[in-house]
Amino acid sequence: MPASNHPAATSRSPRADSAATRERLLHSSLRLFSERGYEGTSVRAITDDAGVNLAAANYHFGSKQQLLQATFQAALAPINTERLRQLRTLQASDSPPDLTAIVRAFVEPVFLVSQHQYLPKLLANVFAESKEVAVPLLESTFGPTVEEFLRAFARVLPNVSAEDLQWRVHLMVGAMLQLAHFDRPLFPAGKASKRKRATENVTAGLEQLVGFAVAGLQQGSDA
Amino acid sequence: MPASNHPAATSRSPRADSAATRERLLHSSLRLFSERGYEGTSVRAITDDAGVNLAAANYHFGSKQQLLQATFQAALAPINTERLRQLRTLQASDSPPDLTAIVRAFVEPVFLVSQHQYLPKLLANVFAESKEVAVPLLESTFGPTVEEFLRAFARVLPNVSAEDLQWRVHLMVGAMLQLAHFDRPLFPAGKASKRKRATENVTAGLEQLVGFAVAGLQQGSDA
DNA sequence: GCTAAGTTAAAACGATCGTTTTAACTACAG
DNA sequence: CTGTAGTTAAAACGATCGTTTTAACTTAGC
Repeated sequence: MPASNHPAATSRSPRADSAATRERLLHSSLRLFSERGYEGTSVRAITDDAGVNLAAANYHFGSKQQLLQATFQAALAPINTERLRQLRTLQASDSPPDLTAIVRAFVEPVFLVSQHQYLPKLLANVFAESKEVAVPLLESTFGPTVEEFLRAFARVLPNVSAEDLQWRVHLMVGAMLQLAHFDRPLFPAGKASKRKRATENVTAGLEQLVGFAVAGLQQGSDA
Repeated sequence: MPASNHPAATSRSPRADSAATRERLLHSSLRLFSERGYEGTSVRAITDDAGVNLAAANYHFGSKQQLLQATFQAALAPINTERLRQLRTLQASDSPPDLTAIVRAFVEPVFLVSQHQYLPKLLANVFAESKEVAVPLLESTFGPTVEEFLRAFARVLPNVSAEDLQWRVHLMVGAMLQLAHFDRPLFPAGKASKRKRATENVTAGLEQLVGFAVAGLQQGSDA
């Protein structure tokens, strides 16, 4: 793992350097946390990758834990923005939105918002953290968006109780995280032979995920 | 975290003590790996919990990595046995098994085989490990059973292509792991008020999981 | 009884961990 | 020019990590 190929960024002003240092740390944190998980990534690995001094991490973010939090929020914010933008576009349309379109608005930005190849695995890793760490992070950054989609689903699936719907969205998120972690089926094993281009694989997986989630959400309810 | 309440187990024979030490290590590893993950659990925490000497871990299992492997295999083996037993019981029946019954045979033993309250989270943690660690472990211990179920699903869903079926089982496993990690929906947040008895919650989640998975597997195919 | 093998105990190995401290350096305000 | 605040650099803090070493101890075979 070579040091990141950031621009040299030794500007004339310490004020300007500060912002650059923060960005470099966030960028390296996103990559390393997503590839090796939180416990598996050392602060030194991040600062080395970012090409900044070790102490900069604690200086700018306070602690490793807060660095994870900042990284997660910074990475997820544009995805949530895009999700809600798509959802509101659907709702603004004349015709009532169909279930598949809402599901797409929920899952596609996670995988398709560009330059965020790392977000899916970071999201999966955060979900895998201990509850004490994961739940507050998820509730603050992931929750409000999920809850808006819960309301949208409820409108399209009036025959499904609120409790059932919460369960189904919960399980849909699990399926989404599985795709985030493994971008193709693990079994039968040894199928790595048929290498497809990465983007092809992602879209193929997305189509599978959308179909699976839509079926699981409605479960034979009248559309 | 108190030391485990194993029996004193200072038997007369070192040969007998050896087997007891192995079991105590496996028991503590299962609990701690499932609660804190692999990187989050130190060998010392395991040996302290097991009430054995630190060196015993490396003496009996070679390394921390091999201890995880042994723990995972020891915990999953009885679950896989039970899964396959139920599957073969279904197949031995006169009537062709229905999809729901096969799904139940796949997911229920993970959550219901008693004294294994820790297995679901261990399974989820292993899935969350880096691919280099997780994939070989999963392929050896989880794969053969999954592949037998893949064949069973294919028989009941003849109109679904092999590739689609592999994807759907992949995503079903993701939903299962989500239930393993969080035994109730995370959203809307703050719903921890309605505390149900743990076993009630598990069965409720299992019913949700079965319904979700069945719908996702068949996706409107003729049963 | 003596030896060999298996197991446990205690201590230490070097490495790495997150964090803090201290000092140097920079640009800007007075 | 002087001093102050913001940022970076280098070094060190104590703690903990996985693993190994060494010695003590216990039973079985001869």
